[in-house]
Amino acid sequence: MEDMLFDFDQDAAADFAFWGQMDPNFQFQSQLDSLLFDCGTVVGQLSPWSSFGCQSVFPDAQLTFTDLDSQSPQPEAGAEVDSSLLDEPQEINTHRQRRLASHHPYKVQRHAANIRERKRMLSINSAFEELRCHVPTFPYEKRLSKIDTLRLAIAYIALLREILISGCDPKSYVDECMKNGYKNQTNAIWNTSDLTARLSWIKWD
DNA sequence: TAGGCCATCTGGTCCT
DNA sequence: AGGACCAGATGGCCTA
Repeated sequence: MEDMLFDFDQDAAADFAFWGQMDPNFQFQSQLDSLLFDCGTVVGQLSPWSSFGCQSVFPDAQLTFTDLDSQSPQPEAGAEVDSSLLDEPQEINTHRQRRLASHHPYKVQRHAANIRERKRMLSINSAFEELRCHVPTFPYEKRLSKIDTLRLAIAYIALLREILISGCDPKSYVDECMKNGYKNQTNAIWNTSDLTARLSWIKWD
């Protein structure tokens, strides 16, 4: 995957110009949507290449924020967890925690911040899951890491853009890339052999 | 066993 | 003031 890196700085201006045509409201809406993303609802709707069929390998990714709240560890962050709390009935448990919390306002704030941070990271991870469903993967390929997902997405978008600009048939364009290697307009060599190989799996209609 | 990847906690900074 | 965002630290899990 490392070989898919290319000189992004050189193309940054052009790339931003390209994406600048996108409605910013659409981008923000997409971000909002990603926050509420539920993998289960999009199974089979996204990547035709994903070997996982868009099913998250992380069951947690399908939790709602409400679920997360109810599952969050209630004891104060940084404090020793009283194991007896875990065995107590919910009512007594929460009552004692409230009493404890009232004595440590800072820790209560810190705990609330931890929960918010976990929610935030969960939403980011959901967005990564969705992105994984949109990038080409081999059927036998293991789940992409976050950094690999980002790099592959960047290369994939760039290649799709090149195909659009060229006006060529996508399949023949990819075949050409496979044969001759891939160069962008600034002649910087993009070693995207992995990407073009992935794209060769696509059944172009 | 080392290295990669990840989740979580935490404190700092910025923004509303 | 409180929330969002960020980056560093830490520890767990997995794989070569």
